[in-house]
Amino acid sequence: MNKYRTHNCTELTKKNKNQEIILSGWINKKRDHGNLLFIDLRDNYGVTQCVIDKSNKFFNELEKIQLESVIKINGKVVERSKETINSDLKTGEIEVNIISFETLGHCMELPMPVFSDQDYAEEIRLKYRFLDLRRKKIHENIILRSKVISFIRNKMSELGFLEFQTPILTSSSPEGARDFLVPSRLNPGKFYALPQAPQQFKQLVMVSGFDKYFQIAPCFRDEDARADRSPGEFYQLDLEMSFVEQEDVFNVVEKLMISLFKNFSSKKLLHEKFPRISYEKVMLKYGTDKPDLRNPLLINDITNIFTREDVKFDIFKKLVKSGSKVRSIVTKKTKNKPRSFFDNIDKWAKELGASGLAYFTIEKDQKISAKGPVGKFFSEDSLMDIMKITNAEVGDSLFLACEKLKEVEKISSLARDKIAYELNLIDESKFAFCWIVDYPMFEKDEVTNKVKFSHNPFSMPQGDIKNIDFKKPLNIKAYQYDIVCNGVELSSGAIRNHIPELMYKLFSIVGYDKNQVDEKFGGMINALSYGAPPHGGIAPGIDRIVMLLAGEKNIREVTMFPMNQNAQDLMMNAPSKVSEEQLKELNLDLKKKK
RNA sequence: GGGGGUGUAGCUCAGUUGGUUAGAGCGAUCGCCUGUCACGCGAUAGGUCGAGGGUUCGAGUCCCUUCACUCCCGCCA
Repeated sequence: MNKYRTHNCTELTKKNKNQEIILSGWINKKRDHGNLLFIDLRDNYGVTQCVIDKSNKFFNELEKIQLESVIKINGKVVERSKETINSDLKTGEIEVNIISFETLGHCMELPMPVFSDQDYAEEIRLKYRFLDLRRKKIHENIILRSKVISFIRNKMSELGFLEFQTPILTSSSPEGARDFLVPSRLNPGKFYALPQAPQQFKQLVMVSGFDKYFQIAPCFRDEDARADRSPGEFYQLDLEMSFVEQEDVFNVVEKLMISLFKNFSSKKLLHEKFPRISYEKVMLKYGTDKPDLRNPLLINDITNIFTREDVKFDIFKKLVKSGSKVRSIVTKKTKNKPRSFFDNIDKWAKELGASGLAYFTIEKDQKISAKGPVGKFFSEDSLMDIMKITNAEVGDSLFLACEKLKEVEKISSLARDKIAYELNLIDESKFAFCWIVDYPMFEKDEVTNKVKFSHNPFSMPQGDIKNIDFKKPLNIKAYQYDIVCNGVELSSGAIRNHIPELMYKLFSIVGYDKNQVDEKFGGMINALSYGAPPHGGIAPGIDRIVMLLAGEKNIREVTMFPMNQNAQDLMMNAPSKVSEEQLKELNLDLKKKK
C-alpha cells in the first residue's frame, strides 16, 4: 500500500462508509469552531472535507497549521447527516473523521490567496506561478491544454502522420521575425538561431520521403508580446504532407479542428465546411485577413457614388478625387437608435486617428431620403444606388469611412467589430472557422517601394508554372492560406515551391541573385535538387486553439510558465547575467553601458 | 521605438476641493465558539501612498522626471 494515500480527494463516497483511509493534499480552507475544526483537503482531483474535534490530541496542532500546507491524514469515512450534505462537492455526501495527521510540506504565509476567485496583478501571479497554478480556473486550463495535445497526437497518428523532432539549435534565416541567437563555443564568432518554426526541416522531411509529418513544435520569435502572443516561445501543430494540393491539406485540418472543437467545447460550429474566402474579397468585405464571421456586418465599397454630380458631399468627393476610397457598413433597422449611438461611434473612430465616420439613416416618406448630419448631400437616385450596392433597406443606417486604401480597410474593419459589439451582434456560443486563400505572392513595401514576398518565400505560385508573367509580380497569387476562427488567426500554410529553378526566379524578383539564394537557403535548394515531391502543409497555433477552447482572452491563461511582456521569467529570474568565464568561453565581450 | 491604463497594508480596493492621527474586506497573530462549507464574534500587529524632484504654511491628492506592470500601434515570412 502507498504510504501517502489510499484514495485521492475526489474518490470517496457513501460506498466507503466506515473505511479507514489515508488522504494527502493541500489545506484549501479551514473552518475553526474552537472545539471543532473543518479542513477542506485539496489535490489535483478534488476536495474532501475532513473533521477533527478537541478530544483528538492532534487538534491543537492542526488548528494552527497554515493554509496551503501539504498534510497526510489518516481517518475514517463517515456519512454526513442530511442537513450537512454539500451538493457542490463530489465528495459532499461524506466527510473524513481525522484520526491522526502528519505535515508533509509546510507553507509559509501566502503572498496571494489560493482559494479565491479574485483577480490578481499579473506580476505576483507570475512570480509565484506555482501557487497561481493551484487555483481552480488556471489549473483546469492547463489540464485542458494537456488533453488537447494528447487528442491532437492521437488524431494525427490516426490520420497517418508520423511525429518527428527537429533541431532546436539551427541557423538564422534572413526572412521573417527577429531570431533568438545562441553563441557557439566551438565556432567562435558564429551563432545558432532558435527555429522560428521548423519550416525548412519539415520540407526536408518530405524530401526524405516520410510522406506525412507532424510535431507539437516549439517556435521562437524575438518579437514584442500581445495578449494573444507570448514573447519568445509558443507551440504549433506543425504538419506537412507530400503529393498534395491545397484542398488535401484543408481536408485534414478541417477533420482535426471539427473533432477537436466538438470534443472540447459545447459551443457549436457555425460551418462544418469552412468557407473559403479569397484575400482580395476578405480585405474588401471585412477589411482584415482575420475576419470574425460571427459578426454579420459586411463592408461595401461605394467610392463610385462620390463621383456623381447629384452627390454634394464635397469633403468625400475631394478625397476620392485624390485617390481615397469610401467604404460603408450597414446596420439593420437602426433608425430609432438615438443620435448618441451614432455620434459615439464617430467619436470613437476619431480617437483611433481616423477622420471619423459619417452616417445617415435611410427613410421614406414620399421619397427615399437620408437623415443625419450628412444626409442632405445625397439625392434619391444616389441613395437607391447605394441601397443596391449595400443591400440596405429603408430603416437601416450606413456608416461611411473615407481614407486611403490601407487606412480605410483598417478603420472599417475596426468599426465592423465596434458596431457589432455595440449592437450585441456577436453570438458568443459559436465558433466560426474560415480559410483565407489566394494570397498575393508579392507586395510592395510601403516604405522602400520595393517588391517583397508578402508571406512565405517558399510558397508555390498559382497558375501554369511555365507561363507565369514575372513582369507583373504583384498579380501573381500563391497557394498560400490562413485558417481563422472567431477573428483569431490560427495559422498560415502553403503548398511549397519544390522546383529550384522557379525558386531562383521568384527570389530574383525581390532582388536576390542565385548566389545569395544559395548562400541563405543552400541546404533547402540543394535538397530540392535531388528529387523533391510536391508538398504542402500548415501549422496551427496550439496556444491559440486552447485559448479559444478555454474561452480565455490572454495566452498566459493557457500557458504554464509564461514570461511577462518584457520577456522576463519573474519566477526563475530569466534572462540573467552570466559569469565572465562563460562569456570568455564563448568569445563574447559585452559593451559597457553608459 | 510610440500611445493609453494602473501603481495606497501580505492580497483586493476606498481615500471628496490640497487640510488634523491614511481606511475597509480578506489574510496574519491572539482570544471565544461542536456542524461549518466564503463559518461566526472580539482584539492586535501590519503603510517610504512605486521612486526622485518641485509648487505650497501644508501633498496620497497638483506639476515635472523616472521605474514597474498591463493593453494597443510598430514588429510578428
